[in-house]
Parts: sequence; structure tokens; C-alpha cells
Amino acid sequence: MPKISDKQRESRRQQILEAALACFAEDGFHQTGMADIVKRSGLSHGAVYLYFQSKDDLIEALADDRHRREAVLNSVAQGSGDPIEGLHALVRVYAQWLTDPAGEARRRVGIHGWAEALRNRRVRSSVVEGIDMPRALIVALVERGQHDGLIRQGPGAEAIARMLIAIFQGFVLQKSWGEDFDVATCVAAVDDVIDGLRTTKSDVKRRTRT
Amino acid sequence: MPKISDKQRESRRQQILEAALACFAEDGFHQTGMADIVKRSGLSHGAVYLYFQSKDDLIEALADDRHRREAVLNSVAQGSGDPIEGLHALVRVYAQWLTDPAGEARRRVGIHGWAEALRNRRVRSSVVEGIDMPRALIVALVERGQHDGLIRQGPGAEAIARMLIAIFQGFVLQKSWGEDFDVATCVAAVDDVIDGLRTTKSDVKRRTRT
DNA sequence: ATAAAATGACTGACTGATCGTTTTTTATTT
DNA sequence: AAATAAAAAACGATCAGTCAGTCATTTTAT
Repeated sequence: MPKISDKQRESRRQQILEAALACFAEDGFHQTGMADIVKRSGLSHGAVYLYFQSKDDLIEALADDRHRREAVLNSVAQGSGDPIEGLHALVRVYAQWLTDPAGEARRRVGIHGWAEALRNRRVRSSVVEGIDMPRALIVALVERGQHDGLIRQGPGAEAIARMLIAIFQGFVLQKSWGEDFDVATCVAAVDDVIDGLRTTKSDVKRRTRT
Repeated sequence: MPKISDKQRESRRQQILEAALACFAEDGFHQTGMADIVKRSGLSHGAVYLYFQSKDDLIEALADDRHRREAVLNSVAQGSGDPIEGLHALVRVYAQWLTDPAGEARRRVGIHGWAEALRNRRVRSSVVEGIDMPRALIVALVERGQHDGLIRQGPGAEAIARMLIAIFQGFVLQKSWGEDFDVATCVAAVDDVIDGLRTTKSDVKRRTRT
């Protein structure tokens, strides 16, 4: 009985999602009106509500970014080699995502999502789960490296993972604020830090801080 | 002619600012209504508008956090010793600010400010200027260390500064989302990274990444 | 094959509620 | 009494969301 094909229906859905993404990227979730999304999508109010129950429904649909997680997963598929190399590969994936001009809207919406995560439980779950996967990945890499004697024992794997993730979160912020932020050199500094995790000949006692 | 003393007037102002801070920390700038701030402050609508011209006025007043900048400035006052020690001191300041339970509201408002900075020019200026000072401080420390041969030449001072700042931005996010985020161990990892900047005996050629 | 009936896709004017702000009224102080 | 702080009431604008109705297509009946 459907009057339009599933293809068309999914296309309409994407049409609305893209309009919402652009609007949210520009003005944030709460400063964007449904009228803005409606106008940008080229549809009508009623039509939008045929595809999404509410504005919050749209927000939740955009707060979760599955594409990036899959990209991260692909990068781990080749992760049976040197753990340090694995970390570099991961950095490369995020660096590329950070540079892609087409991803600017997603990065901006992501930042709005970070703020929204403070007060919206569903959004927070999406955000936290979004960083849980790369975190577990880094922890696994570092622990393997430490077990094999390739990575120094000093800092905990969990702490290193959170630090690396924090770096890219901060990079997204700084880049999106439009300062002259040179992704290449900053990423190079991260690569340098990762190389610094390698076991050195003279890794006897490293100072521990309180 | 004076109706109430300047002390009282400033006290009322702070009373409103504190109410606004608490509200903004809970629900963000745009989901907080003036009615919420009015109720929380214990005053009336009209009274609030005697002290602040508009809601945006309140937002801008809270987006800028001078207290932290001053704390950073104090930490640099003792910055004539070892550059690496200087970086550790800076980390200590931010770690303490990150741990302070009384600062949770400010951290949350700060995150909302990061998102707001994407669309509000004034807020963005506040935020960017807020990180410009510690950035310049780190750059100066690193450059001095590199000049004196205490810090490796590999990564640029600017990149290191942005990375360290990014780390704490990410830490604020992860901690505020309420995951079990252990500040102490994560900060220890940062200290470890900083120690890794030190010149080693075998710092001949470090690999450079594209 | 063709017309009538039915249904899905979509429209846009409209709703009540809430928004930030202004104006009016009351209370307090000098 | 003169002035001003504070409270109360009310403003127009805007919000997310709705719903009676239109249009186009498909199904059914002849």
C-alpha cells in the first residue's frame, strides 16, 4: 500500500536530516527552530513530523555519529602489528576526519552535542558510547604493548587512552573556533607523544607525580 | 541620592550572577529561562533587568572567566626556573581547578560556552582569549627550553601548547559527563608526556610524519 | 477499460504555551 | 516629598507541535 518506495522514503528522511544538520551546525540545537529545518528541507511542517516524532528525535538522531565509529573499527582491522603503529593509524584516522572540510558541519554539531550531553541523558549516552569504543581500542593496544615490553610501564593504559581522546576533542574545539589551527603540525606533536611511549634503553625509574 | 550602597549593589549583582551560573550549568544558556534565574535569585524580573540589560548580557558576563586566568598568571610568576618544571606547575594549576568540586558549575557553563562560541562572536572572543594566555605561556616556556637545549627540537612549541590545552579541554568534557574519570592518573599521564619532552642522550633523528 | 472510492503524502494556518523584555505599580529610603 | 529599588503585571514575538483539508496515486467495482 505504500505510495512511495522505501528508497524514496529513506531519501526524504535523509533530506530532512541534512537540513537539520546544517541548521544545528549553524545555530545549535535550541536556537534552531523547526521552521528553519522545514524551510531548509524544502518540505512542510507536517511532512517533517511524518518522519520524526519531535525535535528531540532529530537531535538524538544527529547526536549519534555511527559513520565515524565504523571508520575507527576499520582502522583496527589492521591492528595486529606493532601497537605503536596501531596508535599512529588511529591518529591518522582522526586527523583525516578533522581535516575534511565536508565534515565541518558534523564537527560543529558534535560540539553542540557535547554541551547537550550535560543535560540530555539520551544524548549523553550516545556521546559517551561514541568515545568508549576508541578508548577500549587504545587501552587494548597499550596494554598489549606494555605486556610485550614495547611500551613503557609508567602511565596506565586507561589514562593514555583518555588523554589521546581528550587531545582530539580539544583539537575539534580549537579548529572549529576558526583560529589559525594547523592540524598537520599539531597532529605531528601527537605522533611524537606516541613515539615517546616506546620503551627506551634507559627506562629505569621514571618519576611519579602526586 | 544614593539609594543603596555600592556594597549592596555589587552584592545584588553577584546574587544574580550566581543564580544564572547555577541555572546555566544545569540547563545551558538557551534552555534556561529568565524566569528560572529570577526565581533562583529570589528577586523579580524587573529587578534583574536593573542589573543586566539582557539575557545575552548575562551569558557574556559568565562566558568570560577571569579568575582562572589570574590563577594561571600567578603560576607563571614563579616561572624563571626549569621550563619543564614550569609546565608541570601549569598542569598542577589546571588539575586542581579540574578537581575542585565547587568549580563544577563553572566547568559545565564553560562547556556550554564552548558550544555557544560557535555562533556568538562575543562569546567566541572570550573563549579564544581565555586560551590565548596559557597558550602564549606554554609557547614561551617550550621555546626557552628548546633554545637552552632542555627540550627536544622535534615538535613545534605552538603545537605542543595547543596539544596540552586540548588535553585539559577534553578532560573537562570527560569529567563533566560523569564517567568514572580519574583525574589523578590522567594528569599523571600528562606529566609523563611533559617529562618526555626533555632532551635525551639519544635524541638524534626523530621520525617525522606526513 | 474506466470511473468511483480509498488511502497515503503532504500542506499550512492555527494553537496554547512560553520566551525575553517592557511598563506599571508598590514599597522603601533619604 | 522626592527618588529609586523592587515587585507585579502585561507585552508582542516566537516556539514546538497539531490537524482539518488538498492533491495525487492506487485499489476496487463495474
